[in-house]
Amino acid sequence: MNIQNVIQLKALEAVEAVYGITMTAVEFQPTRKEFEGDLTIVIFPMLRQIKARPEEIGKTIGEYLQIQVRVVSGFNIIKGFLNLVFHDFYYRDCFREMNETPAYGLTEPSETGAVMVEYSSPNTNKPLHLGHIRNNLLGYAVAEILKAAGKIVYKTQIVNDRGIHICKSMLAWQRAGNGETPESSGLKGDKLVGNYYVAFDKMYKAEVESLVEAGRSRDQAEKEAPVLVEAQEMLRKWEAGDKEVVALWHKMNQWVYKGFEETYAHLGVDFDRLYYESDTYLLGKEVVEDGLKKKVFYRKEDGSVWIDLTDEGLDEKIVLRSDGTAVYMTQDIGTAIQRVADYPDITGMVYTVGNEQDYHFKVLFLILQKLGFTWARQLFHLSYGMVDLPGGKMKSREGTVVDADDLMVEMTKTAAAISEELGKLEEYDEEQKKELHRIIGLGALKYYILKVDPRKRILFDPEESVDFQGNTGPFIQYTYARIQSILRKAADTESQTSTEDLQGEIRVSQENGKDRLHSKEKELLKMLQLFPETITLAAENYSPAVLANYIYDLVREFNSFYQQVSILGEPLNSVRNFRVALSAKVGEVIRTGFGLLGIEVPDRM
RNA sequence: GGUCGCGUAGCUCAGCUGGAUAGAGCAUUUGCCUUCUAAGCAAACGGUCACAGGUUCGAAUCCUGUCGCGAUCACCA
Repeated sequence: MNIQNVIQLKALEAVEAVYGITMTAVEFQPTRKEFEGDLTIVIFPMLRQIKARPEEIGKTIGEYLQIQVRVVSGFNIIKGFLNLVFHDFYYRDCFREMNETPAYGLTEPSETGAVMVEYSSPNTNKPLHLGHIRNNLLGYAVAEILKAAGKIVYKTQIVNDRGIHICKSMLAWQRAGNGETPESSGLKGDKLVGNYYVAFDKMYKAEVESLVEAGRSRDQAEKEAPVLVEAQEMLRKWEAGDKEVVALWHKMNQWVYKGFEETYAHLGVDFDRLYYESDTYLLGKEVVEDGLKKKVFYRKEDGSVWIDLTDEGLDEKIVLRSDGTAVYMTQDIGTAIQRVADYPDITGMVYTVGNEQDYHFKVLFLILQKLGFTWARQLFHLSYGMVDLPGGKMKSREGTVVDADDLMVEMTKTAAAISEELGKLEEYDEEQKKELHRIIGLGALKYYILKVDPRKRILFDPEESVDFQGNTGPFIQYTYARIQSILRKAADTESQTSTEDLQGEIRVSQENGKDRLHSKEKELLKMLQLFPETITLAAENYSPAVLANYIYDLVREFNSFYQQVSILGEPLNSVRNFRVALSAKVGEVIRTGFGLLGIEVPDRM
């Protein structure tokens, strides 16, 4: 039983005994640093039931607890707050427990129910950009955090490999590509295909202009431009299974996938299973037909199929076009159902998609519920804010898109520059340095994005490089490297250290007072204690930011400790070993926590 | 216009399931490297928590309204 429960029980007992009033719960909060104490009971809420001065109630409970609960050594009362002071042995016990727990902070996976987390989900006509980076980092981190909180997790994405946008790239390549391939051009496949998507736009605009000059209205011209008409024709051929079109589609998509794989590998994200829109949209259409029979949907005179959600405060929404082709919604319905068919243990799904699609997902979830799927009640749209540039949104036409690959390279370069300037690591060879700069550069970028509440938009200024000082990834990585340095030195000079010492056992007698925990040690232990519940909280809120901010607080606490007390210079063996063990634990929590965020830590920097 | 989200220090953000004097980082200023890595530590400066009401012993936090910013309301994805 944890200490808070014990104290609650005893506090209720005290109230019952003294005031004859039965209460069911006591309100706790951690004691604020400026006051003495380790745990605080808030007296105010009791005033409703107990007619007495808060100070008096506090004194009554405090005295009772001091006698009845072994770990409570004393208390003080300030206004309506009862601050309980714990004996040091409580923290020593906690620390021993932490060290005895195999993977501290992580929960064993439970047997019941799995969660599928979807993220990334790119279109296959454009390379990944900064927006995708946020999406990928968020999705990956949330998946890892859910795992750490004891869920079985499947990571997935839906590849939007079908539709007019892909046909546009294909057509432009046919017209102007001269058989260019990633191999012949030396370009990454996704970049190559993206170029032709841009090329299409140019062709289209030129054709529209010449039509307008020839006397057509702009509206007409925009509909009649031959290149567009041809692309639409291509889409029809694709749907009809035209061999040539399908072969080209396949070839160009493969180029893109290879490019994406490189980017994902560099970013450090992965997937258990991929879904392709081209595989699931037909199932979606079948389900819509089914839903028609069940009267969940209805057909309009022109043949299009709709759902009426006005009762839910929403609009009517189309689920199938009048020509019978699938829309975005159709495909998403099919994909969801396919996934549960493939993984029957799924009880919930998380969709990592930008907040401009809030409405879409509201509707999607409602439709799935109306179709009668029980799992539809456990769907969550992990909705995140856009990444904006100082000039507003990223626009490919204005060339303001921040490319994912370029950005990662940029960050690594910045890390290298700073590292060289600081002039450490002379003993590292080029290969090791490169690896280190990658870890730091990516760490800076990932932390910068993940520390912000997902719902909030992020302003990203490419001119101002991401910071490497203060509340940043490198700051935390640096602290980790420092700890590793201490551990290396401790291991070198280790002579008579026993495992018991490393567990935090203290041999010095209680009387001489030398084993009193230093206040910095105590603060660190309190922070370490919070790790498991922080993971739970992050999982419940689908928020990597909660975890990121915790790690930052822990690291600040450690740096303060590091600055104020000597670790290796400590003459007393037991104290020295305890501090080494404490440092090791902090390092472990940093590594574990950052691991969940997809951020690596270096042994030195 | 309807719906949803956001608004906290000059800037970037924590804090939001109500609790003590609203916290960090950056920027500015000032100390600390003959001692475990100064990508660090310590400190100063900086606030009408958008605004107005309400609920409460107590509101940045909950409710209502107003203003500002953004998204969305397509037979696009």
